[in-house]
Amino acid sequence: MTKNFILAGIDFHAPSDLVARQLIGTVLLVDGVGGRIVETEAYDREDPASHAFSGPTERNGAMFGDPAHAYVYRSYGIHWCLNFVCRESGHGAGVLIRAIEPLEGLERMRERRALEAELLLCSGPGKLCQALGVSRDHNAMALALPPFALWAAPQPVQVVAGPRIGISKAMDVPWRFGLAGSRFVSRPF
DNA sequence: AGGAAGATTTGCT
DNA sequence: GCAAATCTTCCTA
Repeated sequence: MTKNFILAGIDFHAPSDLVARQLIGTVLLVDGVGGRIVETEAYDREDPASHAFSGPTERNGAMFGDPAHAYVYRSYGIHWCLNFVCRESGHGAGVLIRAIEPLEGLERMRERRALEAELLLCSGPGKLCQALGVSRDHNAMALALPPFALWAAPQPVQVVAGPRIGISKAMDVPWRFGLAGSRFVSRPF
């Protein structure tokens, strides 16, 4: 029996920009804490802005592993950032989870985020990792297994796209996706 | 061995 | 709007 990389109705073998777009509206929980994904960014192997661009290293190894697994890396020595691995095993592609609309475990999020206002609990890749308790321990873990849970979008959503944030290369590629009209994104589209 | 850069966040001017 | 905080990874010598 072959491994199944379809999760929440999304085929993680697909190119990262497709997966990033389809992830908008899905519900992500980590140990019961999480909410609706409202902002993502796609990164791919042939993408100068991607960690995978220069090939596998110790840091990005998970990106070259199986799809539908997590890739967690340290950002600016301070924050953790969570990605979902895409494409076939060994390709080196992923989707950065940039913002979540908090739905479950608000109390634990507030504890971890120092009682931050609800709108700001998960409005950024580093913030949502802090709120959901994601760290190095989650790197390379399967998204289909606990503590992760990913549910299909409860209802159809309208997705908007734009250039990615915080990068210095390929700044014209519109691989940032968001839930139209959401106030929980890290920055307006 | 050393240094520069980094898919960020926060607070202050 | 700008710069600091903070540290790991990766590249160069």
